[in-house]
Amino acid sequence: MSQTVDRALSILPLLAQGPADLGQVADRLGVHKSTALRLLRTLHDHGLVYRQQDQRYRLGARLFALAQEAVENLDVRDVAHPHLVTLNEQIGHTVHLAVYEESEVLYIDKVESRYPVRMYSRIGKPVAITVAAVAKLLLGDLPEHERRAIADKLDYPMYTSRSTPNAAAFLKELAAVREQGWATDLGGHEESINCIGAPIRGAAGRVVAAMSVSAPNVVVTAEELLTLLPLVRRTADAISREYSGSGTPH
Amino acid sequence: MSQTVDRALSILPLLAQGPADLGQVADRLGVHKSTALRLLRTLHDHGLVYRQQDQRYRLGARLFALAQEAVENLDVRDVAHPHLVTLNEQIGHTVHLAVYEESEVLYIDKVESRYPVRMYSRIGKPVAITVAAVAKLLLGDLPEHERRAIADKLDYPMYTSRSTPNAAAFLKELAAVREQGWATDLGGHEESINCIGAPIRGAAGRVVAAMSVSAPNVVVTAEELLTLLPLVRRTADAISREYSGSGTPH
DNA sequence: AATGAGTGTTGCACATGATGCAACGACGAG
DNA sequence: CTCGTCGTTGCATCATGTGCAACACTCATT
Repeated sequence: MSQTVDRALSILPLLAQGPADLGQVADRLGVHKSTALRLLRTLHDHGLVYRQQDQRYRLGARLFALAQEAVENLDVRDVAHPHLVTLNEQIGHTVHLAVYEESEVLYIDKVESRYPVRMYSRIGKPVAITVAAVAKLLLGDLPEHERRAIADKLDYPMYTSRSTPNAAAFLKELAAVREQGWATDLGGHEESINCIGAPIRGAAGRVVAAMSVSAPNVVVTAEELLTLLPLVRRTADAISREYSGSGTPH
Repeated sequence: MSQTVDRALSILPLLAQGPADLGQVADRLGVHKSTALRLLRTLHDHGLVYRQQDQRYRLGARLFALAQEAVENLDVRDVAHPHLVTLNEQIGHTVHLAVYEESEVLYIDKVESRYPVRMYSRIGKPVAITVAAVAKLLLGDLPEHERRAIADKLDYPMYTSRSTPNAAAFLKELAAVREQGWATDLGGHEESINCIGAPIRGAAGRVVAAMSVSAPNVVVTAEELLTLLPLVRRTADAISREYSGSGTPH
């Protein structure tokens, strides 16, 4: 693995948190200023990093363009989006679409709730992997040894009293989810928010994405939310059919 | 400039055109396969590149996550402030920066006039939405139906004889502003104060903020103020470029 | 003016770390 | 079974990235 490139790439997440000047970058990389300068210059030449008027660096437009390309390659999103909108029109709550990649679960699409009380989430943000319904669906479909390896490596933060406490409980939950073909998160991340989710499968039957519907307690109770499960599953199945029907990507 | 990083980063736009295997990457970089392999591995470790089942590489979702995080942490104020100060140093009058949020237009930054006679305003204070130049710019960019909905809900207080009298006049004014790309408020709020404003646009071309220059009649006439318009527009454009991250090196 | 602390920048000698080579392993096709 | 293709690994060589020290610049303080 290339040290120079490794250092250069470490700058990107650092700048994503906000602009930083040369000294800060050098410090956080643990390298000399001149080294950081050369790395930043190279990133700059490629447009991934931009230098604002006060000389601080931030992420550049090129990165956004690339990100755009990257997400277009995730073509599940194209197929799913209209279905998600339709579902949102029917039930009103927030609808999410997520994928698993490289030990992370990311939201890649979202349709906002029509209700004034909304849950906080962000497209592109890694999901709370140990509790989210979509995470359980995506991880649950992995081969047994991978599931175990991932479960062992994870932390299990107790967001609430109902969060998944440890690897054993998580694996058990994954098995249950895999078996039943849907998942929930009842107050496991935020005490007052419930979630139900269903898997989206590709042509080979593998889970390629997962969708979920989230709503706060104050809008609907968990029981009421669960009555929507058949509708959510039908939507997920419709997306699966369309996605696997269209055949090969690109 | 760092050769290794340079090569690694050149892989990204290459993959943006579509997935490629190791050999193709090595060829197009003009390096040995083993070199390309190490670069790809490093990119992979950072999640910028993803390896699909057929072993070919494509752009990774992490790129998307990074870009998303960056826009969330991007503050227009940070970017704009130095430009506003520069403009103020050139022309001396009060400079404002405003955004639209939740049916209100708010001043979020201000550089005070150097002249003793100053206009009253306060950062964080809602703007007189029916007459202020910045309000016209921000509302003018909204979709047609939203503009109409807002215009209908507003009150049209007659601060002066030149205030916008009703919804119809307001919508007409918004259309004109949208068309010409700048706005004025000539004595519409306070009889003796004039204002010129220009929009600041984000990467997607949408108006994300607006800036204005204000001066009382006793200091400059409306005609004199209008001669400053090109300078104001240039400043706004410079901020737009920087905010969307597509600006100049050094 | 003079001073000093805080930046970003440049040139350079050194050795670290990236490079290409060649050999290996895995896979599929003929 | 053999050839061809592709990804992977270990290694010797030296090109490259590295830290240092000195410089240039701005800003605030005296």
